[in-house]
Amino acid sequence: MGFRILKKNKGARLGELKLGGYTIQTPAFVPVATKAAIKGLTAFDIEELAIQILIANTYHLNLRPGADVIEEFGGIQKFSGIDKPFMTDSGGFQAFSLGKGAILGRSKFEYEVENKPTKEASIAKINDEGVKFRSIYDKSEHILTPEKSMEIQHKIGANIIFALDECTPPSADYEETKQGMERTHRWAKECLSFHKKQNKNNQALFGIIQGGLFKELREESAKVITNMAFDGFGIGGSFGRNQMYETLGWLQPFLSKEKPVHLLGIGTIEDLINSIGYGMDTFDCVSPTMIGRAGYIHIRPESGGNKGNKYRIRITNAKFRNDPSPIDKNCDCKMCKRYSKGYLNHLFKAREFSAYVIASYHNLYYMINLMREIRKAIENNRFKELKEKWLG
RNA sequence: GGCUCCGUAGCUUAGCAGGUAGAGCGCACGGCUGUUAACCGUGAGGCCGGCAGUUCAAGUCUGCCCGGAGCCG
Repeated sequence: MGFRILKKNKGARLGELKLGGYTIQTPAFVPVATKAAIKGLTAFDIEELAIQILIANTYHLNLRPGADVIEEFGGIQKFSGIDKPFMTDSGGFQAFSLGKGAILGRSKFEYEVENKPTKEASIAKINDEGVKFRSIYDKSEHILTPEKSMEIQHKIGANIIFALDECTPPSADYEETKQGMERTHRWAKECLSFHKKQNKNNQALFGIIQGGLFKELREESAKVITNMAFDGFGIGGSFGRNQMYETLGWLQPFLSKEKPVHLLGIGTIEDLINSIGYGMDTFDCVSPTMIGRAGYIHIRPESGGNKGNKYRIRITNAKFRNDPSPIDKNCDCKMCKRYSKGYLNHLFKAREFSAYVIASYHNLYYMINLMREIRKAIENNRFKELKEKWLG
Protein backbone atom coordinates (compact mmCIF):
# COMPACT_ATOMS: atom_id res chain seq x y z
CA MET A 1 0.00 0.00 0.00
CA GLY A 2 1.15 3.49 -0.73
CA PHE A 3 -0.39 6.84 0.05
CA ARG A 4 0.59 10.27 -1.15
CA ILE A 5 -1.00 13.59 -0.36
CA LEU A 6 -0.91 15.57 -3.58
CA LYS A 7 -2.37 18.81 -2.36
CA LYS A 8 -4.03 20.50 0.59
CA ASN A 9 -6.64 23.23 0.47
CA LYS A 10 -8.58 24.65 3.44
CA GLY A 11 -7.97 21.53 5.49
CA ALA A 12 -9.06 19.21 2.70
CA ARG A 13 -6.47 16.94 1.18
CA LEU A 14 -6.22 15.47 -2.27
CA GLY A 15 -4.48 12.13 -2.30
CA GLU A 16 -3.58 9.01 -4.12
CA LEU A 17 -3.92 5.61 -2.51
CA LYS A 18 -2.23 2.67 -4.18
CA LEU A 19 -3.54 -0.77 -3.36
CA GLY A 20 -2.06 -3.63 -5.30
CA GLY A 21 -2.67 -2.81 -8.94
CA TYR A 22 -5.33 -0.23 -8.17
CA THR A 23 -4.98 3.49 -7.64
CA ILE A 24 -7.66 5.37 -5.74
CA GLN A 25 -8.10 9.10 -5.93
CA THR A 26 -9.03 10.59 -2.56
CA PRO A 27 -11.19 11.93 -1.05
CA ALA A 28 -13.24 8.90 -2.02
CA PHE A 29 -16.62 7.56 -1.10
CA VAL A 30 -16.68 3.84 -0.31
CA PRO A 31 -20.06 2.24 -1.03
CA VAL A 32 -21.11 -0.43 1.40
CA ALA A 33 -21.27 -4.00 0.14
CA THR A 34 -21.84 -5.74 3.45
CA LYS A 35 -22.45 -9.16 1.96
CA ALA A 36 -20.09 -8.68 -0.99
CA ALA A 37 -22.80 -6.95 -3.00
CA ILE A 38 -24.13 -3.43 -3.20
CA LYS A 39 -27.83 -4.03 -2.67
CA GLY A 40 -29.61 -3.66 -5.97
CA LEU A 41 -26.53 -3.35 -8.17
CA THR A 42 -24.36 -5.70 -10.20
CA ALA A 43 -20.63 -5.63 -10.88
CA PHE A 44 -21.46 -4.04 -14.24
CA ASP A 45 -23.21 -1.15 -12.52
CA ILE A 46 -20.28 -0.74 -10.15
CA GLU A 47 -17.87 -0.43 -13.07
CA GLU A 48 -20.15 1.96 -14.92
CA LEU A 49 -20.43 4.15 -11.82
CA ALA A 50 -16.63 4.24 -11.56
CA ILE A 51 -16.82 3.23 -7.94
CA GLN A 52 -13.20 3.05 -6.79
CA ILE A 53 -13.40 0.89 -3.69
CA LEU A 54 -16.03 -0.96 -1.63
CA ILE A 55 -16.36 -2.15 1.94
CA ALA A 56 -17.66 -5.57 2.99
CA ASN A 57 -18.25 -7.03 6.41
CA THR A 58 -16.49 -9.68 8.46
CA TYR A 59 -19.42 -10.73 10.64
CA HIS A 60 -21.86 -11.07 7.77
CA LEU A 61 -19.55 -12.78 5.30
CA ASN A 62 -18.30 -15.18 7.93
CA LEU A 63 -21.86 -16.36 8.51
CA ARG A 64 -22.66 -16.55 4.79
CA PRO A 65 -21.07 -17.85 2.70
CA GLY A 66 -18.24 -18.36 5.22
CA ALA A 67 -14.69 -17.03 4.99
CA ASP A 68 -13.38 -20.38 3.75
CA VAL A 69 -15.64 -20.27 0.72
CA ILE A 70 -14.39 -16.84 -0.26
CA GLU A 71 -10.80 -17.96 0.28
CA GLU A 72 -11.35 -20.92 -2.02
CA PHE A 73 -12.55 -18.58 -4.73
CA GLY A 74 -9.29 -16.69 -4.37
CA GLY A 75 -10.61 -13.71 -2.43
CA ILE A 76 -13.53 -11.36 -2.48
CA GLN A 77 -12.84 -9.86 -5.91
CA LYS A 78 -12.89 -13.20 -7.65
CA PHE A 79 -15.82 -14.37 -5.58
CA SER A 80 -17.95 -11.32 -6.33
CA GLY A 81 -16.82 -10.60 -9.85
CA ILE A 82 -16.16 -7.05 -8.71
CA ASP A 83 -12.72 -6.08 -9.93
CA LYS A 84 -12.19 -3.27 -7.43
CA PRO A 85 -10.25 -2.85 -4.22
CA PHE A 86 -12.14 -3.78 -1.10
CA MET A 87 -12.07 -2.96 2.56
CA THR A 88 -13.57 -5.21 5.20
CA ASP A 89 -14.92 -3.94 8.46
CA SER A 90 -13.82 -6.01 11.44
CA GLY A 91 -17.20 -6.88 12.91
CA GLY A 92 -16.68 -4.43 15.75
CA PHE A 93 -19.57 -2.30 14.65
CA GLN A 94 -21.92 -5.30 14.64
CA ALA A 95 -21.01 -5.82 18.29
CA PHE A 96 -22.65 -2.44 18.76
CA SER A 97 -25.50 -2.52 16.26
CA LEU A 98 -26.54 -6.05 17.21
CA GLY A 99 -25.67 -5.56 20.87
CA LYS A 100 -26.06 -2.38 22.91
CA GLY A 101 -27.36 -0.49 19.89
CA ALA A 102 -30.20 -2.97 19.55
CA ILE A 103 -31.01 -2.79 23.26
CA LEU A 104 -30.87 0.98 23.49
CA GLY A 105 -32.56 1.48 20.15
CA ARG A 106 -30.23 4.26 19.29
CA SER A 107 -27.79 4.94 16.53
CA LYS A 108 -24.29 6.10 17.24
CA PHE A 109 -25.70 9.62 16.87
CA GLU A 110 -28.38 9.10 19.50
CA TYR A 111 -31.34 9.96 17.36
CA GLU A 112 -34.73 9.43 18.90
CA VAL A 113 -35.94 6.03 17.91
CA GLU A 114 -39.65 5.41 18.15
CA ASN A 115 -39.96 1.64 18.14
CA LYS A 116 -39.45 0.05 21.49
CA PRO A 117 -36.44 -2.23 21.47
CA THR A 118 -36.45 -5.25 23.70
CA LYS A 119 -33.62 -7.04 25.41
CA GLU A 120 -34.21 -10.01 23.17
CA ALA A 121 -33.17 -7.77 20.28
CA SER A 122 -29.59 -8.06 21.42
CA ILE A 123 -27.58 -10.84 19.82
CA ALA A 124 -24.08 -9.62 20.63
CA LYS A 125 -22.16 -9.28 23.85
CA ILE A 126 -18.66 -7.95 24.41
CA ASN A 127 -16.11 -9.07 26.95
CA ASP A 128 -12.35 -8.70 27.14
CA GLU A 129 -11.73 -11.75 24.98
CA GLY A 130 -13.90 -10.61 22.12
CA VAL A 131 -17.49 -10.55 20.97
CA LYS A 132 -20.01 -13.32 21.48
CA PHE A 133 -22.43 -13.14 18.57
CA ARG A 134 -25.47 -15.03 17.56
CA SER A 135 -26.14 -15.64 13.91
CA ILE A 136 -28.88 -13.48 12.42
CA TYR A 137 -29.90 -16.54 10.43
CA ASP A 138 -30.13 -19.38 12.93
CA LYS A 139 -29.09 -17.90 16.30
CA SER A 140 -26.04 -20.15 16.45
CA GLU A 141 -23.21 -18.82 18.58
CA HIS A 142 -20.03 -17.35 17.09
CA ILE A 143 -17.08 -15.84 18.92
CA LEU A 144 -15.12 -13.06 17.30
CA THR A 145 -11.75 -12.33 18.91
CA PRO A 146 -9.10 -9.97 17.53
CA GLU A 147 -7.21 -12.95 16.11
CA LYS A 148 -10.33 -14.49 14.68
CA SER A 149 -11.31 -11.21 13.03
CA MET A 150 -7.87 -11.00 11.44
CA GLU A 151 -8.01 -14.58 10.33
CA ILE A 152 -11.41 -14.13 8.69
CA GLN A 153 -10.35 -10.89 7.04
CA HIS A 154 -7.19 -12.55 5.73
CA LYS A 155 -9.33 -15.21 4.11
CA ILE A 156 -11.75 -12.74 2.61
CA GLY A 157 -8.71 -10.99 1.23
CA ALA A 158 -9.73 -7.34 1.10
CA ASN A 159 -7.00 -4.80 0.34
CA ILE A 160 -7.65 -2.88 3.52
CA ILE A 161 -8.77 -4.58 6.71
CA PHE A 162 -9.70 -3.10 10.06
CA ALA A 163 -8.69 -3.99 13.60
CA LEU A 164 -11.46 -5.25 15.87
CA ASP A 165 -12.80 -2.37 17.93
CA GLU A 166 -15.56 -1.59 20.37
CA CYS A 167 -18.02 1.14 19.48
CA THR A 168 -19.58 2.39 22.70
CA PRO A 169 -23.03 3.98 22.50
CA PRO A 170 -23.43 7.77 22.64
CA SER A 171 -25.25 7.39 25.95
CA ALA A 172 -22.19 5.75 27.54
CA ASP A 173 -20.64 7.74 30.36
CA TYR A 174 -16.94 8.53 30.69
CA GLU A 175 -16.10 5.31 32.49
CA GLU A 176 -17.91 3.03 30.04
CA THR A 177 -16.43 4.87 27.08
CA LYS A 178 -12.96 4.65 28.58
CA GLN A 179 -13.27 0.91 29.11
CA GLY A 180 -14.39 0.45 25.52
CA MET A 181 -11.52 2.55 24.29
CA GLU A 182 -8.94 0.67 26.32
CA ARG A 183 -10.32 -2.61 25.07
CA THR A 184 -10.09 -1.24 21.53
CA HIS A 185 -6.44 -0.39 22.17
CA ARG A 186 -5.61 -3.84 23.53
CA TRP A 187 -7.36 -5.45 20.60
CA ALA A 188 -5.57 -3.12 18.17
CA LYS A 189 -2.24 -4.35 19.50
CA GLU A 190 -3.31 -7.96 19.25
CA CYS A 191 -4.62 -7.51 15.72
CA LEU A 192 -1.43 -5.82 14.66
CA SER A 193 0.89 -8.50 16.01
CA PHE A 194 -1.24 -11.31 14.62
CA HIS A 195 -1.49 -9.55 11.28
CA LYS A 196 2.29 -9.09 11.04
CA LYS A 197 2.83 -12.80 11.44
CA GLN A 198 0.05 -13.99 9.14
CA ASN A 199 -0.29 -11.37 6.42
CA LYS A 200 0.47 -13.22 3.20
CA ASN A 201 -1.46 -11.16 0.68
CA ASN A 202 -0.02 -7.75 1.37
CA GLN A 203 -3.20 -6.54 3.00
CA ALA A 204 -3.13 -3.13 4.69
CA LEU A 205 -4.34 -2.96 8.29
CA PHE A 206 -6.06 0.12 9.69
CA GLY A 207 -6.41 0.80 13.42
CA ILE A 208 -9.55 2.46 14.76
CA ILE A 209 -9.65 5.49 17.01
CA GLN A 210 -12.42 5.48 19.61
CA GLY A 211 -13.12 7.63 22.65
CA GLY A 212 -16.75 8.58 22.11
CA LEU A 213 -17.87 12.06 23.07
CA PHE A 214 -14.97 12.83 25.40
CA LYS A 215 -12.10 15.04 24.27
CA GLU A 216 -9.58 13.55 26.68
CA LEU A 217 -10.39 10.03 25.50
CA ARG A 218 -10.44 10.93 21.81
CA GLU A 219 -7.01 12.51 22.15
CA GLU A 220 -5.65 9.58 24.09
CA SER A 221 -7.03 7.11 21.57
CA ALA A 222 -5.66 9.09 18.64
CA LYS A 223 -2.24 9.19 20.29
CA VAL A 224 -2.16 5.48 21.09
CA ILE A 225 -3.51 4.27 17.75
CA THR A 226 -1.45 6.58 15.55
CA ASN A 227 1.70 5.49 17.35
CA MET A 228 1.09 1.89 16.37
CA ALA A 229 2.41 0.57 13.08
CA PHE A 230 -0.87 0.66 11.21
CA ASP A 231 -1.02 1.42 7.51
CA GLY A 232 -3.83 3.86 8.05
CA PHE A 233 -6.47 4.87 10.55
CA GLY A 234 -10.18 4.65 10.95
CA ILE A 235 -12.21 7.01 13.06
CA GLY A 236 -15.07 5.19 14.66
CA GLY A 237 -17.49 5.31 17.49
CA SER A 238 -20.21 7.61 18.68
CA PHE A 239 -20.31 11.31 18.11
CA GLY A 240 -23.56 12.49 19.56
CA ARG A 241 -25.73 14.99 17.81
CA ASN A 242 -23.82 17.83 16.14
CA GLN A 243 -20.55 16.89 17.82
CA MET A 244 -18.77 15.15 15.01
CA TYR A 245 -16.95 18.15 13.56
CA GLU A 246 -15.72 19.17 16.99
CA THR A 247 -14.41 15.65 17.48
CA LEU A 248 -12.64 15.69 14.12
CA GLY A 249 -11.05 18.95 15.15
CA TRP A 250 -9.63 17.34 18.30
CA LEU A 251 -8.13 14.56 16.21
CA GLN A 252 -6.49 16.72 13.55
CA PRO A 253 -3.15 17.25 15.31
CA PHE A 254 -2.65 13.50 15.53
CA LEU A 255 -3.51 12.77 11.92
CA SER A 256 -1.01 14.83 10.07
CA LYS A 257 1.08 11.85 9.05
CA GLU A 258 1.15 10.65 5.46
CA LYS A 259 -1.25 7.88 6.20
CA PRO A 260 -4.81 7.60 4.97
CA VAL A 261 -7.66 8.35 7.33
CA HIS A 262 -11.01 6.65 6.94
CA LEU A 263 -14.11 8.03 8.63
CA LEU A 264 -16.23 5.02 9.43
CA GLY A 265 -19.90 5.05 8.63
CA ILE A 266 -20.19 8.65 7.48
CA GLY A 267 -22.25 10.02 6.04
CA THR A 268 -24.73 12.44 4.81
CA ILE A 269 -23.92 14.93 2.09
CA GLU A 270 -23.36 17.66 4.63
CA ASP A 271 -21.19 15.46 6.83
CA LEU A 272 -19.05 14.35 3.91
CA ILE A 273 -18.26 17.83 2.70
CA ASN A 274 -17.50 19.11 6.17
CA SER A 275 -15.43 16.08 7.15
CA ILE A 276 -13.27 16.45 4.08
CA GLY A 277 -12.48 19.90 5.42
CA TYR A 278 -11.05 18.14 8.48
CA GLY A 279 -8.67 16.08 6.39
CA MET A 280 -10.65 12.86 6.02
CA ASP A 281 -9.64 10.80 2.99
CA THR A 282 -12.24 8.06 2.67
CA PHE A 283 -15.76 7.39 3.92
CA ASP A 284 -18.17 4.53 3.82
CA CYS A 285 -21.87 4.86 4.38
CA VAL A 286 -25.03 2.87 3.78
CA SER A 287 -27.03 6.03 3.32
CA PRO A 288 -27.23 6.30 -0.49
CA THR A 289 -28.47 2.75 -0.95
CA MET A 290 -30.48 2.52 2.23
CA ILE A 291 -32.46 5.72 1.81
CA GLY A 292 -32.68 4.96 -1.90
CA ARG A 293 -34.58 1.76 -1.27
CA ALA A 294 -36.97 3.73 0.93
CA GLY A 295 -37.69 6.09 -1.95
CA TYR A 296 -35.39 9.00 -1.17
CA ILE A 297 -33.66 10.43 -4.21
CA HIS A 298 -30.71 12.79 -3.93
CA ILE A 299 -31.06 16.03 -5.85
CA ARG A 300 -28.33 18.46 -6.74
CA PRO A 301 -28.14 22.01 -5.38
CA GLU A 302 -29.15 23.30 -8.82
CA SER A 303 -32.35 21.28 -8.42
CA GLY A 304 -33.11 22.58 -4.97
CA GLY A 305 -31.05 20.22 -2.83
CA ASN A 306 -29.89 21.86 0.39
CA LYS A 307 -29.05 21.17 4.01
CA GLY A 308 -32.66 21.62 5.04
CA ASN A 309 -34.06 18.95 2.74
CA LYS A 310 -30.93 16.82 3.13
CA TYR A 311 -30.42 17.06 -0.63
CA ARG A 312 -33.23 14.68 -1.32
CA ILE A 313 -36.84 14.27 -2.35
CA ARG A 314 -39.14 11.45 -1.39
CA ILE A 315 -40.20 10.16 -4.76
CA THR A 316 -43.10 8.18 -3.27
CA ASN A 317 -44.90 11.38 -2.27
CA ALA A 318 -48.23 11.84 -4.03
CA LYS A 319 -47.16 15.10 -5.67
CA PHE A 320 -44.78 13.22 -7.96
CA ARG A 321 -47.36 10.81 -9.32
CA ASN A 322 -48.11 12.96 -12.35
CA ASP A 323 -44.69 14.57 -12.71
CA PRO A 324 -43.16 13.86 -16.13
CA SER A 325 -39.89 15.70 -15.41
CA PRO A 326 -36.58 13.82 -15.03
CA ILE A 327 -35.72 12.35 -11.63
CA ASP A 328 -33.14 15.14 -11.28
CA LYS A 329 -32.91 17.35 -14.33
CA ASN A 330 -29.46 18.51 -13.29
CA CYS A 331 -28.01 15.03 -12.89
CA ASP A 332 -26.43 13.42 -15.91
CA CYS A 333 -26.62 9.82 -14.79
CA LYS A 334 -28.29 7.43 -17.18
CA MET A 335 -31.28 6.90 -14.92
CA CYS A 336 -32.05 10.62 -14.81
CA LYS A 337 -31.69 10.88 -18.56
CA ARG A 338 -34.21 8.11 -19.04
CA TYR A 339 -36.82 8.12 -16.30
CA SER A 340 -39.37 10.57 -14.99
CA LYS A 341 -40.34 11.25 -11.40
CA GLY A 342 -43.83 9.98 -12.12
CA TYR A 343 -42.59 6.66 -13.45
CA LEU A 344 -40.20 6.13 -10.54
CA ASN A 345 -43.04 7.00 -8.17
CA HIS A 346 -45.08 4.29 -9.86
CA LEU A 347 -42.26 1.73 -9.63
CA PHE A 348 -41.98 2.30 -5.89
CA LYS A 349 -45.72 2.13 -5.37
CA ALA A 350 -45.85 -1.06 -7.39
CA ARG A 351 -42.80 -2.40 -5.57
CA GLU A 352 -41.05 -3.20 -8.79
CA PHE A 353 -37.44 -4.32 -8.25
CA SER A 354 -36.25 -1.73 -10.72
CA ALA A 355 -37.33 1.04 -8.34
CA TYR A 356 -34.60 0.01 -5.90
CA VAL A 357 -32.08 -0.40 -8.68
CA ILE A 358 -32.75 3.02 -10.19
CA ALA A 359 -32.71 4.78 -6.82
CA SER A 360 -29.53 3.05 -5.64
CA TYR A 361 -27.75 3.65 -8.92
CA HIS A 362 -28.67 7.31 -9.01
CA ASN A 363 -27.84 7.99 -5.36
CA LEU A 364 -24.44 6.35 -5.71
CA TYR A 365 -23.76 8.22 -8.92
CA TYR A 366 -24.60 11.37 -7.00
CA MET A 367 -22.07 10.57 -4.28
CA ILE A 368 -19.32 9.50 -6.65
CA ASN A 369 -19.88 12.59 -8.73
CA LEU A 370 -19.81 14.85 -5.68
CA MET A 371 -16.46 13.34 -4.72
CA ARG A 372 -15.13 14.03 -8.20
CA GLU A 373 -16.23 17.65 -7.89
CA ILE A 374 -14.60 17.92 -4.49
CA ARG A 375 -11.28 16.50 -5.72
CA LYS A 376 -11.33 18.93 -8.60
CA ALA A 377 -12.11 21.80 -6.27
CA ILE A 378 -9.22 20.93 -3.98
CA GLU A 379 -6.91 20.69 -6.95
CA ASN A 380 -7.95 24.16 -8.10
CA ASN A 381 -7.84 25.68 -4.61
CA ARG A 382 -11.59 26.13 -4.71
CA PHE A 383 -12.72 23.91 -1.84
CA LYS A 384 -14.11 26.91 0.01
CA GLU A 385 -16.22 27.89 -2.99
CA LEU A 386 -17.51 24.35 -3.28
CA LYS A 387 -18.51 24.37 0.35
CA GLU A 388 -20.35 27.61 -0.13
CA LYS A 389 -22.17 26.28 -3.15
CA TRP A 390 -23.30 23.13 -1.38
CA LEU A 391 -23.69 24.16 2.24
CA GLY A 392 -24.71 27.77 1.71
C1' G B 1 -92.09 -18.96 -4.81
C1' G B 2 -89.67 -21.59 -0.33
C1' C B 3 -85.36 -22.35 2.71
C1' U B 4 -80.25 -21.12 4.36
C1' C B 5 -76.27 -17.93 4.74
C1' C B 6 -74.22 -12.94 4.21
C1' G B 7 -74.10 -7.19 4.17
C1' U B 8 -68.69 -3.63 9.82
C1' A B 9 -62.99 1.86 7.15
C1' G B 10 -61.25 2.28 -0.25
C1' C B 11 -60.43 -3.55 -0.17
C1' U B 12 -60.41 -8.30 2.79
C1' U B 13 -62.37 -8.86 7.39
C1' A B 14 -62.33 -9.59 13.50
C1' G B 15 -65.81 -8.57 17.13
C1' C B 16 -71.62 -11.03 19.07
C1' A B 17 -73.48 -14.86 27.00
C1' G B 18 -75.98 -6.85 24.33
C1' G B 19 -72.46 -1.90 27.24
C1' U B 20 -71.69 2.91 21.49
C1' A B 21 -65.71 -0.84 17.08
C1' G B 22 -60.33 -3.40 16.08
C1' A B 23 -56.76 -5.70 12.37
C1' G B 24 -54.13 -6.56 7.66
C1' C B 25 -53.64 -4.33 3.02
C1' G B 26 -54.19 0.36 0.57
C1' C B 27 -53.76 5.74 1.26
C1' A B 28 -51.09 10.31 3.45
C1' C B 29 -46.73 11.84 5.86
C1' G B 30 -42.12 11.09 8.47
C1' G B 31 -37.36 8.46 9.85
C1' C B 32 -32.77 5.66 8.65
C1' U B 33 -24.81 7.85 9.03
C1' G B 34 -18.78 1.18 9.67
C1' U B 35 -27.00 -2.43 6.58
C1' U B 36 -30.40 -8.08 11.18
C1' A B 37 -33.56 -2.85 6.73
C1' A B 38 -37.39 -4.01 -0.93
C1' C B 39 -37.31 -1.65 6.37
C1' C B 40 -39.45 1.03 10.57
C1' G B 41 -42.82 4.66 12.59
C1' U B 42 -47.02 8.11 12.76
C1' G B 43 -51.70 9.55 10.91
C1' A B 44 -56.45 10.03 8.30
C1' G B 45 -60.60 7.02 6.90
C1' G B 46 -66.48 3.49 9.99
C1' C B 47 -73.40 7.27 12.48
C1' C B 48 -71.21 -1.45 11.90
C1' G B 49 -77.09 -1.94 4.56
C1' G B 50 -82.10 0.76 5.84
C1' C B 51 -86.48 1.45 8.99
C1' A B 52 -88.98 0.08 13.24
C1' G B 53 -89.10 -2.63 17.93
C1' U B 54 -87.25 -5.08 22.82
C1' U B 55 -83.78 -2.92 26.57
C1' C B 56 -81.18 1.78 31.14
C1' A B 57 -78.03 0.31 26.87
C1' A B 58 -78.09 -2.95 20.06
C1' G B 59 -72.84 -3.82 15.10
C1' U B 60 -74.41 -7.75 18.57
C1' C B 61 -81.65 -9.81 20.04
C1' U B 62 -86.73 -9.48 17.08
C1' G B 63 -89.70 -7.95 12.69
C1' C B 64 -90.03 -5.88 7.97
C1' C B 65 -87.51 -3.82 3.73
C1' C B 66 -83.21 -3.26 0.31
C1' G B 67 -78.84 -5.66 -1.78
C1' G B 68 -75.72 -10.20 -2.65
C1' A B 69 -74.61 -15.71 -2.61
C1' G B 70 -76.19 -20.76 -2.47
C1' C B 71 -79.74 -24.83 -2.30
C1' C B 72 -84.78 -26.70 -3.32
C1' G B 73 -88.87 -26.21 -6.48
